[in-house]
This record gives sequence, C-alpha cells and structure tokens, in this order.
Amino acid sequence: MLDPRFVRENQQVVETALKNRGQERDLSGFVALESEKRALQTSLDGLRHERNTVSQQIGKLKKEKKDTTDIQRKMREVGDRIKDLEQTIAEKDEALKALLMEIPNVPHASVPIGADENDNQVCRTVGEPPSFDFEPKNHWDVGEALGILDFERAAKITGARFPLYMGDGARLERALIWFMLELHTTRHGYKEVLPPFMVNSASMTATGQLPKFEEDLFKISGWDYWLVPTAEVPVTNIHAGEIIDEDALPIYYAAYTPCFRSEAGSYGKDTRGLIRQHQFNKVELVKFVAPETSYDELEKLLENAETVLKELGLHYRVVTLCTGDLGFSSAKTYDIEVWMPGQQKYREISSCSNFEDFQARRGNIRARQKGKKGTRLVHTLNGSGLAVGRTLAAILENFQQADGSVAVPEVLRPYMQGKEAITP
RNA sequence: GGAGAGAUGGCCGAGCCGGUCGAAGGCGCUCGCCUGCUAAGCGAGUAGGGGGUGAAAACUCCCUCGAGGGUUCGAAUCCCUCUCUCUCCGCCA
Repeated sequence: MLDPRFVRENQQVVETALKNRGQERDLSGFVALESEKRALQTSLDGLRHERNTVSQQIGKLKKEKKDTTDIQRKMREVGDRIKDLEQTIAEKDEALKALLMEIPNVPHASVPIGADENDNQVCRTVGEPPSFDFEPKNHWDVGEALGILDFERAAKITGARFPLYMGDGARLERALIWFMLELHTTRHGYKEVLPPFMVNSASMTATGQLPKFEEDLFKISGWDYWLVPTAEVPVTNIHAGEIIDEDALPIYYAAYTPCFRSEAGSYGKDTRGLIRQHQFNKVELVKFVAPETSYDELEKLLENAETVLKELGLHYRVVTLCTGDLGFSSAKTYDIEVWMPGQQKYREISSCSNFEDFQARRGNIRARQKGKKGTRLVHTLNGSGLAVGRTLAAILENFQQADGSVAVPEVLRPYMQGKEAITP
C-alpha cells in the first residue's frame, strides 16, 4: 500500500507509475475524496473536543451537586452528530482504503520502462549451456523413464498439476531443500524458519495477495485460512504489527515451505512437467531492513540466490523486470532464469524483489532507532532461493546422460548417500 | 469438546465500586550531574497513529488500554460478540 499522503502530494508520480505498469488511471477522484475526508475529520475532532471538555465540566458540577440536565441534553445532541459524522467518515475511509489497496507499488527509478516480459533487460549471463552429443530430453521424459516422477498417478490421487516424486526423485527433492537451507543458514547468515502452511486473510493482505489476487489462491472451506502461495506470506508476517529495534536490523530469514497456487488463467501453459504445478516446494529468503539499505540488500539477496545455481553448476541469466512485468507489490525485481536444454529455453527459477515499505505499511511493520523519537516503516525484500521443483527439473535436463541416467551435482552427493548418478 | 482465568506503554505490572487515567510503580532506553575507569547513585525525559498552525523547533486537537459493537453527558473501568493466551478435564499424532 502506498502512503495516502504520498499519493495526495505526488499524484503525477503515481499516475505515471501506473501508466508505466500498463494501468493508466486518473487519481484525481482519490485525491478529492481524501481531502474531503480530512475536512470532515477536522470538524469531527472539534465536536469531540467539545464533548470531552463539557463532559469533564459535568463531572465537576455533579460533585458540587449542581443540576446538569440541560447540558446533558445538549451533549446528547452533540453525541448524535458525532455518531453521524463518524459513520460518514468511516464510509469514505473504506472507499479510500479500497482504492489504495488496488494501487500497485511505484517502480524504482532504475527499473526499465516496458510493456511486458519482452522488454525485460538481461543484466548478466553466467556459465555456459552444456553441450550434448545426443538430443537432450525434457525433464518429465527423463524423470518418468527413471521412475522418479509419476504425473499419471499424481493425477489419479489428486488431479492435474500435482507432482509425485518416487525413490531417488523424492530423495533429490529433499536433498535440494536440505542443501539450500544449509547454504543460506550457514554461509549467508539467514535464520531458518518453518512457518505455518496456511495463513489468514490479514496476512495475505499485508503481503499484497489479497484483496486483488484471490483467484490465484486456494482457500480452506469454512475457515478464514488460505494455503500459502509462497513462504513470503507467513514469513513477512512474522513481524506484522511489531516495532523492531533498528539495532536488530537487518533480519534475514530462510524458510522452506510447499507453495500452493491455483494457476488460474494458465490453462494450456506448461501443462507437462514440473514447471507449473498447483503444489511445489520452495526455499524462500526474506529480509527486513533499514530503508536506506534496501537496494544494497536486494543485490546481496540476488547473489545469495545465484550462489545456489553456481554451486549446482547450472547455467543461468539474470533479468531485470520492466515496469510492465513487475509484480503488484514490488518496486524492483530481478528474475533468475535457468537454462533448460530439453526445452532450449531459459525458465524463471527465482524472483528477488524489493518491496520498499509497500508491504510494511500494509502489515504495519516498523522500526525504532535507539534514542530517537517515533518509528519508521522497514523495507521488506524476498527472493526464491530457489524454487525446488524447477531446480530439480533443471538438474534432470542439464545433467542427463546418453544412457538415460542423470549425474548428481557434487554438492548434493552428501545428501544422496554419495550417489554420483541416478540410474534406472 | 467441557470448566475456569486472563489480554494495559519497548518489557514487567497496578488500575477495573465510570469523571483531573494515555494510565501508578519498576525495568530498559536517552540526556545531565557525580565519578581514576567501570559499576552504583542522583536529577530530568521517554507509547503509537492522525489532523491543524509553523520555514523549523515547537504548540495544539483527536483517536488508541486484544478486536468489534452497545449503555452513558462521560468507559481501560459496565454490558454483548469475536479472537488469542494460560490452567484443569476429555480426546488425539
């Protein structure tokens, strides 16, 4: 959520931001409503002031055994006017809030302006694509041939877009989770967190999934609970409503969770394989930082995620998302795209974003500097470190061998009972 | 699931026979004094959010004592609903 005062004072800036995101919109209605509301608020405050002072006088008069029925009658009228005004203001407030909740974050100045993913900027390419002396297969073909992925049975158990890992497939998935968590907690300074996999509506609203993107989520019937679409939601909400000592910043969390997404509107896209599932595993990195450090922290976060790919020996590139492709809550996002030889394509495997104070304002996450008065909103960031299912897919495609086996990256072998390859 | 207790400022904790209580006291923190250094001691200050005036410092008003309603001229204090926490019983991995 943007600061209503910022929107009021920088209407042009916000409108330009919306335009760059491909959502042209006139905000003068909002600004007018906002000033109307403030005017009403001022007169309400005046009435309340009158009531407060007169009520105190009544108390004193009563102590002196004086008659107060006339003043009380008058105050009852004032009370009615207060109630009316409160009602009106509450309505306007709600309308304002509803508008504000639907306005996305303002992109950072360094974000390239563009319409869609075709305007994203590749900022670096790391490593080389592997060469094969045979035709590399898709990961689902590799996995099904090895008996480690079974989409047919997953569909029987649940439905389309669910994974079923068997044997070394399940072990490799678990090894990746283990490896990523170890890397981030021991080398990158993150604290490990294992949060709830369901969250309430308040949490979903704080991080920006609600109210606008309800159709992307799975809801628990009969409860105000939702399945998490990413660990970003429970982990960012760890500090919702809190005031953090600035000395404690930056706070780094690493969390494994499964992620549940309805993938509404993606019919016919990536229908096969592990790329687009209703349920997938992810290790997420979340940061709470002082505002002036957040862009440095974004670069570090990105590096932390890249390290996973480097250690695994996977070829990838880093892309800066343009304004048109930027997520709702994000001010700046880097995507990491891993090379998938079976598909001859780069596929997103991580997304690292700086939300600035957008989520912190929705979730009321503040910090206090020692000895200083007041508080300020922290900046929040998060990034996948990495999407585990897609990483497993990348391993199957990049390290497949002519005989159908898949080489196990060296760093994973300790978690794979020393196995050098997965064989049929 | 049944019975009971509770939720107050950064933390602990009074208040809860309605009125000068946004709130005693303590801890913590900040500034000053004191002091070979440190500790202790002494004094002052110290919740958050919003509005108005002001260049600013500041001043001033309103709201907030788990959340939401209600009673009242007036609610941390009384009533109702909800959420969460704790204790006992039952059940359960």
